[in-house]
Amino acid sequence: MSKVFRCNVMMAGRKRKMPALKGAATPQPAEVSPAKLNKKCENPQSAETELSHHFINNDLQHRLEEDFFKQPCIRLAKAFLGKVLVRRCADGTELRGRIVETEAYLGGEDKASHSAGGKRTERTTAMFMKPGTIYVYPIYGIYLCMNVSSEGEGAAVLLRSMEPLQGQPVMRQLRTARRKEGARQLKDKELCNGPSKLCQALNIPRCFDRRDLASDPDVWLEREPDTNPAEPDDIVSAPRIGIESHGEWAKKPWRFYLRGHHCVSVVNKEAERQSGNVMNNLDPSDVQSDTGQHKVKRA
DNA sequence: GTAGGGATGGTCT
DNA sequence: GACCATCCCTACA
Repeated sequence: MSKVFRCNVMMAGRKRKMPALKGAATPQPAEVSPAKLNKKCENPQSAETELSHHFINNDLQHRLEEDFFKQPCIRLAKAFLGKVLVRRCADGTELRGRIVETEAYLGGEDKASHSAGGKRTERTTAMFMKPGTIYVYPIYGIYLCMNVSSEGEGAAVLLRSMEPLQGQPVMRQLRTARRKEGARQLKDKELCNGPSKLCQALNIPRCFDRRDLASDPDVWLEREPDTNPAEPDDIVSAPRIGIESHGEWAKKPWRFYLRGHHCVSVVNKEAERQSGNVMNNLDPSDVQSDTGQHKVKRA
């Protein structure tokens, strides 16, 4: 039994006795206040004015626009690898990270997806919105995960891990806010190596749900200049994490990460061993169209 | 470094 | 009331 699955099983029906983590209720980093960084959520209109000033002055020539997001889910999940996610905080601070790990959730027949069977609820609405829409949802009570909708009804890509490129000190403060006092300092590679860590480090709040990554002034995606897209051989396809209870769907190799990258949250040696990593040599659109019965034999 | 144990509260049935 | 796309800490090798 995997650790994650075990944890989920144990959590069911358990009494909660432990006091809230230090700082969880009122996170107050020593030098950067998340409240200040995220001012826009509290007072959208005044913050908008302030932000638009920065936005206009920014060099956005590398920003990825809505065409980029108009791809089938699996193809988009791979296309995200190597791209740079930028978060501009309310005080103008820019945080940057290179995406190194994603997961594709196809909706429809994909039982592991929140939007499985076309299930559209208040929470999953963003998954059905136009490609490039941000879907932020709370998980395990205290964490958030960030997805981006793709082509396909209810399909979205979960952003799992990132390599910090700019603003590491701020990210560290944001991440440290809810950790135990006196805990060792986080290494750079530990700042964003998990979906909720990524949200914490980039100060992505719940209210970013349903925003458009192609046009939002506070968060966007960039292509690094002079950088080629990841080669198929550089991308590892592995089963998604934390969905073991979904049977066959948990085995679909729809988690993608950059081979050998130190910021990947969970390395799957078995998947990496698979010579050629068959899934990587497919036209992803073929995979996308065959969510029910996968035609490709995995080694 | 890795494995094991435990906590959180929103969402859905 | 059960589940959950996670994370952190501790103990041990």
